[in-house]
Amino acid sequence: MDNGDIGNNSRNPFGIAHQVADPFSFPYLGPVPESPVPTAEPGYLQGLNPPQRDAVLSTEGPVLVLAGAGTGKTAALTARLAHIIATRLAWPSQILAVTFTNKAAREMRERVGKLSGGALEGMPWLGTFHSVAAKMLRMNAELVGLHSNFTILDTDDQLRVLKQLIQAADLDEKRWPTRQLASLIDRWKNRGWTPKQVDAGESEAFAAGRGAELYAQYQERLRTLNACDFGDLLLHMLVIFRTHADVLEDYRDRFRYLLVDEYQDTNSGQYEWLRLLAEPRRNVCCVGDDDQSIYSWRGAEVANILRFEKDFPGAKIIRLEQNYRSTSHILSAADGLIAHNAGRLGKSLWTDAGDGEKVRVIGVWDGPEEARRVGEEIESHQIRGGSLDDVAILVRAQFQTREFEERFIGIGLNYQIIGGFRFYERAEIRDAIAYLRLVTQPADDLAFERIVNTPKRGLGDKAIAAIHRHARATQQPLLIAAASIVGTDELTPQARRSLTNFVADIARWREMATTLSHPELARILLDESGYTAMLQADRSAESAGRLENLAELTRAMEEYETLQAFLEHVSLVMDNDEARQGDRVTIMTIHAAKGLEFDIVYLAGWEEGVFPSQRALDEGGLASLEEERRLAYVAITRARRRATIFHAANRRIYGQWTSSIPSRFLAELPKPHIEEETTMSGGESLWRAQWSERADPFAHLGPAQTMRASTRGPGWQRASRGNFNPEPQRIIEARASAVSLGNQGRTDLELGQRVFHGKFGYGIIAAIEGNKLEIDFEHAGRKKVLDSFVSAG
DNA sequence: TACTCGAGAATTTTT
DNA sequence: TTCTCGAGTA
Repeated sequence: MDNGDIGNNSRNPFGIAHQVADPFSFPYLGPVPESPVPTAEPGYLQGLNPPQRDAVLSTEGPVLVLAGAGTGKTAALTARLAHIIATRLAWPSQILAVTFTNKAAREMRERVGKLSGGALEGMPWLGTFHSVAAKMLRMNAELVGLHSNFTILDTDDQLRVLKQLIQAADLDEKRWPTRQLASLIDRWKNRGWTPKQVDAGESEAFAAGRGAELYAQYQERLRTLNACDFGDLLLHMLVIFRTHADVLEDYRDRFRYLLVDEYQDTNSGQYEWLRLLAEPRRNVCCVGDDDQSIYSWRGAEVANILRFEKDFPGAKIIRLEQNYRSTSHILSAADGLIAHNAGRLGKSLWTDAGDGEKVRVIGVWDGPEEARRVGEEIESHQIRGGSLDDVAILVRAQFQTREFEERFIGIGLNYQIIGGFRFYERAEIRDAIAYLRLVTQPADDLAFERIVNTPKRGLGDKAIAAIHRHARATQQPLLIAAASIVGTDELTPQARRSLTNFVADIARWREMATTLSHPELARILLDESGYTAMLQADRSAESAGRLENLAELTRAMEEYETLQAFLEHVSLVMDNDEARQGDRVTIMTIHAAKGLEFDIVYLAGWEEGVFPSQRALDEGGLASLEEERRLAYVAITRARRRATIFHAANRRIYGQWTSSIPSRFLAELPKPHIEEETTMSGGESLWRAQWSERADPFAHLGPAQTMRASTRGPGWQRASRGNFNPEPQRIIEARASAVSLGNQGRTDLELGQRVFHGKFGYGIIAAIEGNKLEIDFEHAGRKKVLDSFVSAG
């Protein structure tokens, strides 16, 4: 690095002269306290390229590192932390480093530890946004009316509370679904809004303007439950920072350096949180890639990264553009695609890894054929001695995994599907935890409700309602109310007996909790409550797995000092990284694949309506289309050596057959870097010419109209109906004009007719089904083709 | 109280 | 297609 870089940074709070003279800032120029050899380069710098080094050494002042896919971001980041620690710029405890996932946090912790020679005491403030905020909040809970032992609710608990509120407000649950309110509140929290800050216009979005009111009730309810949802962890801290200058001052004082990973994924609340903490030193380093922002629907604001320079004047921008992952064709294809997005910070990846293979684009007849083709290719990879661990299939939406799953079971190919339920979201785990929560915190009403009749104890709606009534009347938690209601005649004798036993059980377990270790307690709880017996009695396919999960849970508990610590771990940290056992293909969504890489990647279902998803197009217009394109970019850049993209002419969505046209993204891939193949037509594909002529069928409408057109109905359904729907809607027009895939079929063809097909040559029509033909070809045998690809021979 | 049946909905999901 | 939810019944 040359000194000019920092020297030019006039905004540096330490001043230029100080910078240059400070031996700690330039340890490689002078003696490093730890190092006996003055000229030796510290280990953490080895193997880093110049921009990476720059990112490591530019410690003072605001820095934005734009790190493209596969450019060694984590290496630079961890080296930066190691550098700050090794040169004593700050103690590990004076660095705040936040990530979005536990996995990223774990990886960073491990790598920093290694770079620092293992002697590093753990960094207490390295973690996810949520775990760091939770830690802060436990120390300051009373400032927002909570106790430091508050519980962290998950989505399930949250929905249950909201549902009760909606019912209490006497709203029609059909018209105003709980989920909608949940996502609204989530959105408000993401923006850093307390109920008071929700304006009338926003509030209008739910139950004729009662949104904000319900939000306020919800927060109140959480307070009485001594609970927080995920959003609250950040929001409460934000409120504390806003209103308690002394607390904020404390943290500002502590954190000499701030580091934020995946900055493009931060939402407004997180952004404000960071800005407050970054002052006055502004030693903040944000790392991200605007092209990989794929979580706007979760509140992430790409704008945060786009305006970094404005918000932190004098910020230094460092671009990591050398890609160490993929070969050139793959990179260029991805690069050409993302170039279609407007509003980028702009960067261009390059590699010296050689050209490699072109990205293949393969058109197939339908979903099953797609799965078959992929299966065949993977098998031949396996036969050549390749490992299945090198292969991933990436899809846009979870439902697409089924086709592959079925096929792979059929041919006996080892696979794993990532995603779906996280470990702690499984019902049995949540039940077990509810038992533990109730035993440690008798006031935990949510836990009580969850398990009072699980396993079945004959305590149904009526009994629960009575307990609720009693609890409200006496201002007591449910468990206490239950204990006293059994002394009255409000319940049926049977329910009374059952509830008496339950309350006595809880009291007994509570007693045991003082003497037993918590894993032991858990085992006894599950056993004596009849929960284990319930699963054993259940002969269904899943019950064995559930028992297994519970065993895993108690095993995991052993690693924790206290039950409290374990519960925090479960709600915040525990993830579902099923150890990759054995040789297996990975199937997952593109979202789940972010940050991962594979030698061989199959990208399935690149069709209009699937990818880009119809819903995204309908709801978000151009902005969503760009996000879908970023997703496509993320997808392609997962591949190290080979990327293969599939599109099918027909797909079954929710049991409905739909014909589809290839994704517009395919037409946006730069031709020199791709290789096209289709099982249905030869030579030049029709759609390509069409799409490049009218790249965006919505373009002539402008975003506003696109949006308006979309509010007409549930877009997903429309997409599922696809061409079966004769409604003259724009997307269908686009389809019709691109390739005549209308299901009507052509009228100029009939059975027995001789036709010509570009790839298969001459043949006789053996069957006609809508626009699909079965043809006995003279040379190629019987094939299914689309009628648009044949001409009368 | 607990089970069965039919209608309706159906992305992506870091914490 | 497949799951969930609510209503109705044993």
